[in-house]
Amino acid sequence: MTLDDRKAEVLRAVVEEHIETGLPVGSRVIARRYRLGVSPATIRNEMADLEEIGYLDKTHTSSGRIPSDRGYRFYVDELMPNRGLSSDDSHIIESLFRSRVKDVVSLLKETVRTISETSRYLGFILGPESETVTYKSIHLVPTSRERALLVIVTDIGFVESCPIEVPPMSREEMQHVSDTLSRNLTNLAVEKVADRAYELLREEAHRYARIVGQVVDFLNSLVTDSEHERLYVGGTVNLLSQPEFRDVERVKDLLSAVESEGVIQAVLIKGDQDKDPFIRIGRENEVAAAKDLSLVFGSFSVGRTEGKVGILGPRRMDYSKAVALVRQFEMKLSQYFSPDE
Amino acid sequence: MTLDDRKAEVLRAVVEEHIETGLPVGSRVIARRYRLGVSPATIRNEMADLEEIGYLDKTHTSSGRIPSDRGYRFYVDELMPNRGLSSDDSHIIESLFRSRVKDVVSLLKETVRTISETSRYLGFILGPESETVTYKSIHLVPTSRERALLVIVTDIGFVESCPIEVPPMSREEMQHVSDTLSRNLTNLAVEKVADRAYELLREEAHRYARIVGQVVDFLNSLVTDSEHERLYVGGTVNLLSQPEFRDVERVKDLLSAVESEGVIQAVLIKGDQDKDPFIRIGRENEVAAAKDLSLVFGSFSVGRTEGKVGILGPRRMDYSKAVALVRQFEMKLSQYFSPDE
DNA sequence: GTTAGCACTCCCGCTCTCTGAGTGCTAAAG
DNA sequence: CTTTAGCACTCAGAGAGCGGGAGTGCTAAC
Repeated sequence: MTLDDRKAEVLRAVVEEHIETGLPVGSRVIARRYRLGVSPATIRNEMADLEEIGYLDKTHTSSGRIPSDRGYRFYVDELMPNRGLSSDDSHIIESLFRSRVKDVVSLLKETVRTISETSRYLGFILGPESETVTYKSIHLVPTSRERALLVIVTDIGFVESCPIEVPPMSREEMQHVSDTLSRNLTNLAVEKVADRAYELLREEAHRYARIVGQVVDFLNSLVTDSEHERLYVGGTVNLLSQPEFRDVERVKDLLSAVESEGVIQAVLIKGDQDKDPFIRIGRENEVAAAKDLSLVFGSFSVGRTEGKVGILGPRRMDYSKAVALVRQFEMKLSQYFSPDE
Repeated sequence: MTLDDRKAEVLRAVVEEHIETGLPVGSRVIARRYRLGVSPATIRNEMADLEEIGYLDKTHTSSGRIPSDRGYRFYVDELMPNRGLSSDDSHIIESLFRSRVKDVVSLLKETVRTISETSRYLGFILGPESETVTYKSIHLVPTSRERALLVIVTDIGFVESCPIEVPPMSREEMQHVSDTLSRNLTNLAVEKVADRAYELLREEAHRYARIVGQVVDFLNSLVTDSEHERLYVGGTVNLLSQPEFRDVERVKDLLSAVESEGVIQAVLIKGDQDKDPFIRIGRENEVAAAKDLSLVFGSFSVGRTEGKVGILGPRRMDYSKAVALVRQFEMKLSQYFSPDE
């Protein structure tokens, strides 16, 4: 579906005006504020046409128009300007990524907070799928007589840990076990770890069966619990300044959806992912809870695999800015995770 | 200040009724619902007295009374029943602490969520002060040619990490450095670490100066940034069901206070900490942002030091239940952190 | 095709009123 | 002297009613 120039201009004007004010927009405002060189009456006619083909909606019989999902879609596909970042924003982002002395988890947390701060919507990051990681180091730290902490570092710098039970043993023996595990299980693809571990079981004394078992269980749980701490979301406070969330019920719905239901994951998976950044508007998200929400997101590379980073906000989102922000964060995160190779 | 029996009963009735309904409570309701054996008129007189001595307030000249801060204070000190936990709640808590295969950070996160779920207010945990921790293990994991991940395990099971720059070196050499650091810097009180590290500097080749420097910096930063990830807060969604947070502005104020200002820390430090659990009601918190909030919190022991766990909610809080919950969480967390000694 | 003019619609904010829950006071009863 | 019934009074909150204003669609003229 294509539109003649003037219709396109009217649609653009309605969308941008609505994004800015949040109110239904009428023909007068457009005639006055956007210099299209025609009278309100003409614009009214165009708007009636745009409504007929499904790009605009009315809230009631006689008030201004608001864009429909399809209207927004046409806008983002065809009309949206390619704005850069404001210098304030790029400054904020630069300083976030400047200090490299930061562990992965803190970085991701601070990143979602920064996404939210610059966009005024909700920021989120979905870490890379755990199936694709390998382990760089496996380490056993004694904590008490019969317990030790299993510490694992993945190739992308995540540190996972888990307390396990160990038979009483000397410091040296523990060190030996730790080294053996580390030597034999690191830098393996995950699916091979279990096999290799069972070889160890045969080689080493039966004494260590218990430990190896727990290690394998833990490694498996990292892969299986695919939700294992992969999703970072932040910026509720900023979202509350948006007029669409003046009503607490809305906020509650949104938060419970995000927190528990894995709505974000569902949305990210669905649909053919055309071009980066991806944009999902309102009901395009096939998840009922997200019918009034939009997402703008893209992926960043982490070694051979990738994660997702994006913005979740009301349908009336500043898509142009959101796209610019997501692009920037994709780039920065890719850099962070693939520094010098 | 002490109260004759009937006044105390009236105060208790007002407080409990108000906690339950959230509305100003009138003399009729009390006469009908709480069997005090006197007429509304008598209760009106008692209420007038209670207002005069500052235990009750009115929202406007002619509607029921609500408890003042001092009224709540008298209630929690003298009148509050010592309720146990509902079997539902203790069941939820039990199952949280049953599975021991969980790292510290996940446990703390899930705990604040559970506190919120059972109390319907905000749950928080403030980890032990970092000055008192010692390090159990220091470990260097190579991540690329010139970078490595420094992984540190503290005596209470926290795992901290930080990427550092290293000169190119062989696997064996890295292992050697890692072992040397670990051997020399672990199980020391933090303040001694720097001294010890500088001894190392002299002993080992100048080559490692850079690494040792970064390790010391990081260890120091863990202590100095006293806010370093010590505070866990959770349960915004649950808070939104409370009628006092029907207004988004309130929620916004609260969240920004909690997120950025360190209001909780400020409150926890202030004031003589009489008996455990501590209760701070409304303006008793000398922090302006918390003038309509109450906190119920206590401490749990972590080895030789301690952390704090508590509930943050509106002044109209179910104190009795909050106290029971905090007690339970104190106990469970103490057990978790001091398992078998 | 465009635009001015006009009748019509309907949301929104305003005031006004009414109701009901609650109070304080007074005077009678216990 | 304490308790209670009765009563006048207060005030928040819910509705009803009433413009005003922003907007529309339609028609007729340019």
